[in-house]
Amino acid sequence: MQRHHLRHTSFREQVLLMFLENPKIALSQSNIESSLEAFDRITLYRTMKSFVSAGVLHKAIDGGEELKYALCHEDCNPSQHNDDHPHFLCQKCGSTYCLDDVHIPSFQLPDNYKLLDIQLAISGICDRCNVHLTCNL
Amino acid sequence: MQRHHLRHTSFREQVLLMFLENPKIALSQSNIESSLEAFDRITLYRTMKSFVSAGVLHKAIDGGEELKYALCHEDCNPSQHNDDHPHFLCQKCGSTYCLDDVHIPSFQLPDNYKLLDIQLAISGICDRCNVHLTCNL
DNA sequence: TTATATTTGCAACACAATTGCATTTAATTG
DNA sequence: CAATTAAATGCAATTGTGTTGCAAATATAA
Ligand SMILES: [Mn+2]
Ligand SMILES: [Mn+2]
Ligand SMILES: [Zn+2]
Ligand SMILES: [Zn+2]
Repeated sequence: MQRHHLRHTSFREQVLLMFLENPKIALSQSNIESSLEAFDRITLYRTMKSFVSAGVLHKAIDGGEELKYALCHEDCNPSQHNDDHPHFLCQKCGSTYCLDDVHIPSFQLPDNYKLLDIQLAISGICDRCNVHLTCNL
Repeated sequence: MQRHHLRHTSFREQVLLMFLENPKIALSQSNIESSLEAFDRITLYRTMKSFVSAGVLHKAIDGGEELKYALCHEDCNPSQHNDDHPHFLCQKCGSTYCLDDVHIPSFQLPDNYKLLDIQLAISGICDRCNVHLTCNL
């Protein structure tokens, strides 16, 4: 599992399992803390940092208050991340989804601007919440 | 100037003038502090907060470390902001630009996802830095 | 099993964000 | 213009997150 040059520990396994259960859902550090029975704030902090630099997790900027993390693609490694997909924050339930399949369209920058990186944060209502809403009406 | 239900004070005027000098450039709180001869950190903090909630400034998420602020459109008000344009962070000079004129192309979300808001953070090399680079080569 | 390097847990620190409150100031009114 | 009122300011204090140091515990390698 973590032949990303990371040692296997039970703590890291617990954390990683939370992400593997819902591969396309991003979790914040406080999300993770809520699901752990016992945890050390600093160890979790360093775990996330290790995972990100190892290419296991990537930071998911969703435009919300707190930073979230999500599973990387298979081909991510310590030297290069490859997670340039949009992230979707649901304003109802607060969940953040990795939209791997949504292609970021190209667009025209002003003259002499050179594009190197894009971060697309979308917010709205997710499919799950949308179904609930339409059922209640 | 601030008939956004904000009182006119010399401090607020100083801050607002910095934004009016370069209407399309976003400034961080530390940027502003550098340009003020004397300031109170907390007052500046509250000034920014007032400006944002009054519809004078909007937060410009550029993917960089620090939060920046930029002038709102004319039609922004306390109840609704209307600043859904991309922001461009130059990796050379660190400047952040509001790309008012760049149209965000529409794209297809997964089924049952309802889009309410988009934040597009672009980074690269700005026109100013690009000109310098090409001159030196 | 032993040796070595990494990880963990706890304390401590740095720093930005936030609040309380008395004082000052701006706008309003007579 | 003077008095009144509500908002803004400045300073102290608090909170909370991010971060580091270090000794003890643990995972991997030999
Ligand atoms: Mn993602
Ligand atoms: Mn802007
Ligand atoms: Zn939802
Ligand atoms: Zn530049």
